Amino acid sequence: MADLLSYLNPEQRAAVTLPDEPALILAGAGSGKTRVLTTRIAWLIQTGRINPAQVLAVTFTNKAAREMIARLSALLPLNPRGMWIGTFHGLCNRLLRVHCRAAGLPATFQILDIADQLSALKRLLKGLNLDSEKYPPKQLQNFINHAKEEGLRPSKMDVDNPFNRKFVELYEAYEIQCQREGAVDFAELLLRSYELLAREVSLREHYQARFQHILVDEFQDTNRLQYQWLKLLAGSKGAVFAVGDDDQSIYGFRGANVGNMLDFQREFEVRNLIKLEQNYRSHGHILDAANGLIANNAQRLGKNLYTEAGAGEPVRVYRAETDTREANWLGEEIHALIEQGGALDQIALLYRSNAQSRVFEHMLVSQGIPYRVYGGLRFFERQEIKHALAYLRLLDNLDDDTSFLRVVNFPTRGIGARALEQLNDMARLHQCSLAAAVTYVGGKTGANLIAFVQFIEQMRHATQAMSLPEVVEYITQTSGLIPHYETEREGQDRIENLRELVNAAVAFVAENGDELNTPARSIPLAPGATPAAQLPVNESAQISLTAEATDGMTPLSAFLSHASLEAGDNQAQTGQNAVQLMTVHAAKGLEFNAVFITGLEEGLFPHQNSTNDANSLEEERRLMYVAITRAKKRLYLSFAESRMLHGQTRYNVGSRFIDELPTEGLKWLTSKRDSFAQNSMTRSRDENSWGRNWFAKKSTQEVRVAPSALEARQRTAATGFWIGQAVFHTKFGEGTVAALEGNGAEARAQVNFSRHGAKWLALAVAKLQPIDD
DNA sequence: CGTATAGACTTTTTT
DNA sequence: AGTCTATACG
Repeated sequence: MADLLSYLNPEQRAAVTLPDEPALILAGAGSGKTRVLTTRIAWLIQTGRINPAQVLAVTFTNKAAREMIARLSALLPLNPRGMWIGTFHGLCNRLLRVHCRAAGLPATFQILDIADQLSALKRLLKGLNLDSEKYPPKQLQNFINHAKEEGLRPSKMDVDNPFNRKFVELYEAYEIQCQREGAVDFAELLLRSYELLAREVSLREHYQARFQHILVDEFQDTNRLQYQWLKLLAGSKGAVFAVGDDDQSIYGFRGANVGNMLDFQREFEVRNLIKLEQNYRSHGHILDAANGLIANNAQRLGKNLYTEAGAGEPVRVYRAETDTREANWLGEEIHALIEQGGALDQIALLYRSNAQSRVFEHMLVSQGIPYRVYGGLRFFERQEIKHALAYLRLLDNLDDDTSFLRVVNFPTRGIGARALEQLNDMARLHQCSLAAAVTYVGGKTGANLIAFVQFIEQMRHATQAMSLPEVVEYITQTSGLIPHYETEREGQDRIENLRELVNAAVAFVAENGDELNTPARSIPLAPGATPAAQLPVNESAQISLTAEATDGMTPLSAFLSHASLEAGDNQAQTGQNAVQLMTVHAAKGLEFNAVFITGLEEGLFPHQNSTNDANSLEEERRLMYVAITRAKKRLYLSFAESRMLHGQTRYNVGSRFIDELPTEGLKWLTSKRDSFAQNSMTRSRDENSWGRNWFAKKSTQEVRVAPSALEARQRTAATGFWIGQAVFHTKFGEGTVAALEGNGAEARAQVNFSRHGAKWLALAVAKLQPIDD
């Protein structure tokens, strides 16, 4: 036990060894938050206060959950799978799977991600013949998700104005549709399990008794419903150990409610409040900047970071005339850092919005600096993956209309819009799923539809005895997806991804194999046989003390849940030997030796939309605080006085956030000019179209300019190719390199082929031959 | 049914 | 500017 605590500072130790009562730990950036959380769990177990099965720990991301499990395994010789450690959604899914009947859900319920939800809503509107101009699906989606996050069902909602009433009606219709299809969206996972616990007294008491200790990570990011869920699960005696940092609350825009921290203190009568203020990450000047900035926020619980690492280097500030110059300066600075022996993956370029990455990418390519951009499409969000998953879902649950529609005609089977319209009518008429309605459609169309359902049935039978990876492999082939992509020009990448999906299944089975039943599926349900809505809701739930993450699920169901709940890693990892590019939001929780915070301009950061409202401005400031505290040794701030944005050159002044930093620790690399405080009103030029065009042309031309000898060498070192180079490909013939990205095994080049157009090629795979001329 | 073109949109995003 | 989406056309 002494070992466990010996690496902790007094505050951390105090937090870890708190009595069995509600506690709030205000953990500043870099103060050892995860260490405290994991050590607390280990300490509770090691001192015999609880056994592992009584632990419930909640995080927001799968990555955080994985990290917690990994660190716990290092501290304790036990299997952490028996513990309930996971994301809110993951744990709710687990709860609902175990108690699906009590929750009124079919065992094979499918999880809708935001894209699935949106298409379900579009389908709903279409079916009701409603104008999607008048009722924008996105708006409806927000409305529904908001309502659910407030714990509101349609019956409990205000219908004072006609517009609202329509939305409530649609919300209700959507619920009925989801229930019929056995579909559950993200917010529903939470609300459903909340209602389950609220309604089923014995179930609730069981879990309350079991989870004597509930630990919550990133508490400042919880929304109303998550807070209520915790409160319900904790009951009157539960010791909730909440760790968070109000200064790092940057997800208010998607429902996170910092107010939960105050509510928690009040409603749980928190007597144990501990602040972790010693920072183990950054040097002094960086922390001074962070502290000085965040002191400008009025709504804070109050906290001041300190370090014993010394003042370190000053914070460097750079003013550029244009965004291109800002980027070029970055390039020079990065080269200097590399020469000083800095690792590439320890350099981060941060920006407020994704659109800003373009200029940097352009520069990094032309300078031959390897880089990696985070954000964008993730693995399980790719269309080919979603198609494959849709087939898999149909094996599990033919009533899943979202999946049915997604693949009924992909690859094409002569089932067009008209056929689906008829099918839709029949389904509505008979109150059943699309798959169950195929027999009601007559003629050739009906025959096609029946053939599709039979095709799925056939695949279901064929895969009966297969292992999960075999099923996935079988489906990608037999469904026609891979053959289809083989004929498509750009299909090679997609086929690669489908193969990767098989690998993902292999990995999934390897990780969860012990808890999974084999074969991949149990007895299938006939289409439309048991409408979930008619299942008895009050059936007393079976309680399992050893419920695992995949308990009660077939490997296929578990894998599908996994795919929905974990879209694939998108956060930066070290060891990639490339400069890391990401938004400030994406950088939360990470740290780098050198950090560049770019685009620090009024209107960009803080963002235009946030400058008029005090609360949003404070959130922007917290965002800046998060950005600053990512840096360990060196921090750069930069801004550009003119910037291409949305096809227009915009002129900006430096961000007010620069003015809010203590001047002692700042080192201006340029003259200080045009700051927000000095003359925010005087600068407001407009650009005529002439200037714009000239500017735009110039910057596009730059890409194609032949590289200088020095630059060419750097590029060759990174990828072996340079932009503008003539190349030969055995299949596509002659072409010119138009762009390069990544490095090593991941390096890709965009080549304009004279006969086959532009293509992205992986350099490790495609055998490109340089042509000397 | 697939392709072409016009039109909308552009802060941040996990589950 | 650039990208994705809806719709019209062959």
